[in-house]
Amino acid sequence: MLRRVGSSPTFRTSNDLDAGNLLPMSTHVSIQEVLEAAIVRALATLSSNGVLPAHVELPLTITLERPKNRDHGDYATSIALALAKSAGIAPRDIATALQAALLADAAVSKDLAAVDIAGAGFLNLTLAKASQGGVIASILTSGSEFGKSSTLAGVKVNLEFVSANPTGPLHLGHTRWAAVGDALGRVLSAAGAHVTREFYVNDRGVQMDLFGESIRSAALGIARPEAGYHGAYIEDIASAIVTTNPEFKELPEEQSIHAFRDAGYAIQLADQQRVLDNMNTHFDIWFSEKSLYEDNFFNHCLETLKKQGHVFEHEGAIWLRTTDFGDDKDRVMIKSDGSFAYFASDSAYYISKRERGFDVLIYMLGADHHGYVHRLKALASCAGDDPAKNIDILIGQLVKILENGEELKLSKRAGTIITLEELIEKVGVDAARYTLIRYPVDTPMVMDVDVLRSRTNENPVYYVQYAHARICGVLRNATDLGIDFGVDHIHPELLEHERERELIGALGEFPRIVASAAELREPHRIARYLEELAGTYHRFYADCRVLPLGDEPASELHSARATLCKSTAQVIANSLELLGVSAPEKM
RNA sequence: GUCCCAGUAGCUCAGUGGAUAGAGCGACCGCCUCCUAAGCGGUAGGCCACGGGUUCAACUCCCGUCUGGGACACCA
Repeated sequence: MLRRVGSSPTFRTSNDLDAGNLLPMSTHVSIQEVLEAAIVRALATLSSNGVLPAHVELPLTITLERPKNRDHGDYATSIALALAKSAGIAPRDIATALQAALLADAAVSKDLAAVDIAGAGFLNLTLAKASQGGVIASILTSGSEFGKSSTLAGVKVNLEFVSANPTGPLHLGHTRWAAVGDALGRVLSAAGAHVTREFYVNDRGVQMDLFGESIRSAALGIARPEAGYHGAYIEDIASAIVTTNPEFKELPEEQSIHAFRDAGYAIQLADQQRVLDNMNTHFDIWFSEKSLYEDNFFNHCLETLKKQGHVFEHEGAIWLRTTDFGDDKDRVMIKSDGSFAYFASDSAYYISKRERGFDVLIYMLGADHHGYVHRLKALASCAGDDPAKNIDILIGQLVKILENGEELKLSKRAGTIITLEELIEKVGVDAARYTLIRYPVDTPMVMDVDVLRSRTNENPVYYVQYAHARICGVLRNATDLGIDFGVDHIHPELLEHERERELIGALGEFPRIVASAAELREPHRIARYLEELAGTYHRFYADCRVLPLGDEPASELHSARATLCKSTAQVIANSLELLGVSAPEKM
């Protein structure tokens, strides 16, 4: 993969000047980065000594790949293939020259056991054994910081997710974002971004009034409004309110509805907060829609938008001309009767986020809201922003839940689809979170309750947690046996078994996985990596005895392997932390 | 009608333009007198929906077709 000279990373902003303060963590330069720099130097050498014609544009950075096939070394690059055409030279000839330049580079030649040319012109690098230990040292010294990066340093991100109406319990439609959104927040933070997690509360409008009316009807024992809320939870809320405020029943109808509405809202919101908290999902800001209309804030937003020239009046209503930016129709903000359309809130909320200093606004929406994508991007344009840079909309497909082979649809309590809380009661927080996170959000998914309760390979969360618990067990035994392990016992030259090489290689990939998960907004990559890493560990464990057998005396190899185990446990724990899933020491 | 998403092993799904396309399940065959068998190994199973194009190189990018799912409001 080439990165062009002038192309600035998408998410950098002018705030970068402060970035230095945010990055005290890992200053360790990995062997991979050292080699990548060496290849760039080698290319420059080839250019200056005439092997490559002067007109060939050289990449300023390159990214080494990790070959799937171990016969292809520890790292590989196809740079010779990529440059062959513009250079007018056979790729294998470029590769040969590159090979010579690398081996002549004193800065890296000692790290390389072999530089091979393969296939059409791939350059395969095999590390010297002693040079593989760097990543282990780095993991052990960085600890829980290992994997963090500065790829998004200085970027202020507003991450909005869940944003359920406070008129009922959180249900299956919210669970995916509750897990994925929280994980994405963790991943973005690990990449150095300054993340604010926000829950938008729709606390005004017709739905709220219907909610109040429904509760009051339940309290009075009269029929609920047709379009109102019919779940059994309404009864619970009503009786809770009547217990503390019996007088609400006696108020005139409108006041009574409002009283029940406001009290019910407080109860329901608190309930949502409790459930999310139990799910290990946390928010920094609970943003009230109502507040957008307080203190003249909405008018201020309208003025701001007017200055950009896309606001107009038509048939007594105030519109935003979103069709200027690709929306399929213009959007009403203030209806002809003077009331606010929903888009008024969307607009003001957008302005609010930007004025609070966020560079990137991430919206996580359900598939049923995908029609919002165009209008939100157009809104960003209408506000004078660059939608490609300032706004990022993720659409999550639906989740189905299966039990005993049948789809669960109804929740007894909510009278709607199954609630988030019921899901957690069934499978537990770890299994629920992990499963929801491990799939890309743009594909529909099915959660099978029976699988999530099973303790086998088909339940990835246990597979991964088991690897961690297994290592912890080994390390406990190592300690009991008086085996030393840690930074002073890495002994990379002793770790020459194929399984050991694989494991070390997998550990070294972690920082790059985190960075790409952050840039692509795809936390599922962490889970997939984790499964890969756990599998690699289990295979290592099966083939490489860590602790002495019977009366066998302890050797440096035992220490080295225990140290490798310790660093693996650290990376597994760091990965699980990014997903908000626990890393048990015993299972 | 317009727009969005998907189509990869029998099933559920990974796969950020690279070499021989992967995992789990299901099927079949194996591995615990010793560190957690919630584990490991092996066999079988593929026209990466179809047709063009771009590229040294396409499951991956572009265009089109087919099939499946979803969305369209002066509702919230």
